[in-house]
Amino acid sequence: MTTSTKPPYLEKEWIETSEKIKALAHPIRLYIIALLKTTKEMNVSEFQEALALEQAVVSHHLNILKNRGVLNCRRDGKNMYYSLKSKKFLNVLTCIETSFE
Amino acid sequence: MTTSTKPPYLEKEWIETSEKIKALAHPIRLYIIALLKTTKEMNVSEFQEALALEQAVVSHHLNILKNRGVLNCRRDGKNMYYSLKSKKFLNVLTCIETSFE
DNA sequence: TTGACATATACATATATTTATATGTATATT
DNA sequence: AATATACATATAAATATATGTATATGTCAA
Repeated sequence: MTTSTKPPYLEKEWIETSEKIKALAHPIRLYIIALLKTTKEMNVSEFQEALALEQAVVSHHLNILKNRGVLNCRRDGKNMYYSLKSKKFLNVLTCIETSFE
Repeated sequence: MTTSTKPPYLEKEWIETSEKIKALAHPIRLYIIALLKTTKEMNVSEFQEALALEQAVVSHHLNILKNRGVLNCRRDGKNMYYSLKSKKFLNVLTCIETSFE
């Protein structure tokens, strides 16, 4: 078969877009993004303190954001510093807010 | 107590925003929104055919979108017609796409 | 190389979401 | 009124995601 037989909503396009959106669909992850608006770069310990969460939980969410392409990270000695891959992600949040008004 | 003792990521603001985003974080629901870009208004049967899904599944997702403020609906005889509450939701999709580029 | 620290990962469990199905309700047609 | 159609709602099962605990890995400094 040459053409897809999948139902339309399962076309790669929609799956991928929904995966991206899912990366943002969590209060902790939204807050991480918001923190990175003012503080360009933060390490895991700093997030841990700012979020008042277990280190493992913080790392878990940072990883999701990194794997889905929202965050960059770099090592500096013992610390891992995370930052937004693009400032555009801040627009997404405002864009969503204004849409629901 | 006058001020909130909740951790920052649980402030109403972030919970609510994440709820809104969750409404969009599903391929079927994204496709519904995309359909309503070209066809302003569609009833459940029309969605059912376009999506090749059971009626109950379609109604379920339409309901989520309606309850979260993405869609409007009106009854015309036996049919329920759904439409986008705001064209801005189409921007959200492009906004997300460009952010992840 | 050893110990302390920062972070990641693995696993178990809890919770949320999706899907499937069954049943209910309103409207239209006869 | 009886029946069919269109849709909504409730519930249960399946699946995905989040959380907590424990452990592993990597880095530095002595």
